[in-house]
Amino acid sequence: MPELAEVDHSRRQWDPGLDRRVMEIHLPRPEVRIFRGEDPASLRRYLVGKKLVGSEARGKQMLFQFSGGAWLGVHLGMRGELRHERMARGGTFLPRKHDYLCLRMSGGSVLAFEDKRVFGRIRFHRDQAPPVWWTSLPPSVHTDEFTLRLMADFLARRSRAPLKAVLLMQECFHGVGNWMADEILWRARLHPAIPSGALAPEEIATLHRTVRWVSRTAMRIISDDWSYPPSWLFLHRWEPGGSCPRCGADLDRGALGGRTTAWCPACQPCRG
DNA sequence: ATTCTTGTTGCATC
DNA sequence: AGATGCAACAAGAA
Repeated sequence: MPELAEVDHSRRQWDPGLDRRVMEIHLPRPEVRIFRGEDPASLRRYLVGKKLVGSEARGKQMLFQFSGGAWLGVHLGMRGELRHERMARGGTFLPRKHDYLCLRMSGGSVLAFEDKRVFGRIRFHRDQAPPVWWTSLPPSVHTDEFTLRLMADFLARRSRAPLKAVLLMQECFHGVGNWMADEILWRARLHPAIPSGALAPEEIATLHRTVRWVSRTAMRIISDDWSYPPSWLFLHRWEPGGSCPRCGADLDRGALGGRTTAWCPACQPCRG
């Protein structure tokens, strides 16, 4: 689930903890690879007593800021999600099977990080300034800094790689994941296997416009009521024998860029 | 039992 | 040197 818009949705799930203090930290399995490269014990040492003062999402990355110069980086991997729960009346909280980090906050709420597939990542940083891995992230695809020029230059550098593989590269298409990439290519009427260097200038412009439209519209729909209209390709792409919501043709499926890819053979003609 | 998976990384190869 | 492709990572779901 977690691509750009869902990541920002997850981030907001911890909003009830804003301006609250960390009272206690549960780390049910500190050895799990979520914490690779970190020392979970120091996380507990430095975070308890601090106040959650802000959060931000960029692409699929999130950063939570705590008082006193403490930062928590969260990546949801394949199946991660953030959750907020009220403590039960007796002041108890039962973590779910795949909860790996739970912050009990003042005011009686719990902020939980759950990850059924353990591909996510928690990072901890202690300094007045945010961590370098965060400040050096590229702009998310839904922002104005994701310019046509930036995208066109990147396509030129990856000219022999198929469009689908290139759309998954976070160093340019920051926040795009597997279903968004398929959705974008389908709406731009571009076959996923077209080499990135084979696009005409007007096709590059169309692709850029479509990336922005899909990412911005997904952000709006998810922050609203999560109701994607049936005209969206990704609602149909996993059904066996799914058909194109635009022309009704049977969708094609295959592996591209190492990932399952769905496209409409009629709307996205093969070439290159 | 087998195969699939909405992500990233490290390594081999081109 | 830089670009590209792919296996590997874990564990649940179908």
